[in-house]
Order: sequence, then structure tokens, then C-alpha cells
Amino acid sequence: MPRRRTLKLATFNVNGIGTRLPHLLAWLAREEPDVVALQELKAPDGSFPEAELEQAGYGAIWRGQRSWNGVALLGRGVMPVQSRRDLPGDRADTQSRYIEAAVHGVIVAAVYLPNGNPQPGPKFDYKLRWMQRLADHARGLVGQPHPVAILGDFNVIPTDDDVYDPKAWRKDALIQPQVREAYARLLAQGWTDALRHLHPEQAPYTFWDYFRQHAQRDRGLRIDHLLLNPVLAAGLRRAGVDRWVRLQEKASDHAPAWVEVSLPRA
DNA sequence: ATGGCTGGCGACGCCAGA
Repeated sequence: MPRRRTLKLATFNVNGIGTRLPHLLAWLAREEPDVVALQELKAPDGSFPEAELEQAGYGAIWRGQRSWNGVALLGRGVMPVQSRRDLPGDRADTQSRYIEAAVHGVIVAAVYLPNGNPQPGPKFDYKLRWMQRLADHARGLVGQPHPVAILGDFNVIPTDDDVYDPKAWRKDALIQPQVREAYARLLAQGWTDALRHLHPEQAPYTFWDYFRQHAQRDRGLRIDHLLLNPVLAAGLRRAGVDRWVRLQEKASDHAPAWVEVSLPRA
């Protein structure tokens, strides 16, 4: 048997890197993930806290945007080697929602799917087109002989088990049948939804809105997902959500979600 | 059934989030 190594991959929608930097640093120090996908930086490229993350031991690449969106990839002790900073399929799309790199021997895509509200409407149409573009690109990744992960905020509630009250969200873009079908078609390429796979009865939520103390009462949604191709899924060991981050003062409305995988040593 | 909260922007209230 070849020697193996364990890697922890995580995704975290920070809802503003400026406001959330202390939370991010505290979480990195406590949980020590090896690879991190960040979403909703809500900051231009020049405002990314490169030095603070380097001080914390992480190399980073990012694609920011003023006010909205923005994604990044972090590598513990290494600099991610960027392979893409755009999702193919629409040259006119300028929103910062995709970045891809090799990190610790894994090809990792950080994604921030469009919210899609209100639906129906142009924003919902954009969401569906974006999901189709993601599926087209992912088809070329899933069968790679290397480990590949797609990590991020998908803005998709996959099933009624992934929301505290499906009725309360029935008109929302995140739960619409077309969106669920698009997500199911993506998975059918051969991706493993890691949280669902290891928690088939009740997968943990990853988002709780700011209303009515929903975080404290665990009335949430599972919309941040970690998709693994078959090579990587073969080494899947554990998966979870660091809900303690969501319960901090001034927290993001999302918590970090993570997987632990065992890989052959290169 | 509705409105509840938060961040960014830029200067008081608005847009967007999910």
C-alpha cells in the first residue's frame, strides 16, 4: 500500500471579506483546512487581505468585484496554481463567480452561483444559464484521472430534507424544480455530494438567515456543497459543517462546510 | 401572509442577498 495523506477541503461564503476577516482568521487557526474556497468577497481585487492570509500561513488567488460576488482559493502553506478565472460559455458575463486552481494536488473550482431571485425573471434566467455552463464545464472535469472538487455556494436547496420548512421557501429561486433538476443533472455526471453522502438521514445545514434567531434555532438551508469526482470520492472519510462560526457575533449568514479525504501521496 | 436582518456604498436611504 502506498503511503497516504489526509486533506481537509472547505468552502465558506464570508458575506464580505472586509467585515469577516477576523472570523475567517479565527476559523483557519482553529480548523486548519488545507484548501479553502471563499465566496462573496464583496470587495475589489485591491482590497483582498493577501498579507493577513499569508501571515496566517495561506497562499491565495482571488477574483474580486466591487460590492458584490467575488471568489478566492486558499492553500495552507502553498500558493494555488490558477488554471481558470472564468466559467466558459459567455464572454459577456463579467460577474466574479468562478476561479479554479491546482492546490495540494487537487484541481479545485470555487463557485458562487447566482441567487436567481426574484423568479421568474431575468435573474432567474441568468441562474439557469449559469448552471448549464457549469454542467458543460464540469463534464470535462469529472472523468479526469486526477482528484477534482467543485466547492462553493450553489444557491440550490437540493431536496426538501435540505430546508427547515419547504413551504416557507416555495416561491424562492433556490428551491424551484428547474434549479433542482439542473443540480441533479450535474450530480448525475458522476459527482458525489459529500455532505449528503456521509449524512444520508439528515445532512447539516450551511446557511441560516438573519431573521428570528434562525441560527440559534437551527432553522437553516443546505446550499453550500462539496462535489467530488470519483477519484477524490474514493478517499472520502468525513464531512461536516463548522456551525460554531455561524453562532459568533457579527457572523456571516453561512458557515464553513468541509470534507476530509485520504489521497495517495504524490 | 408578511416582514423580519445584514453588508456595501457613500452620506441617508437603497440595492441585493437567500
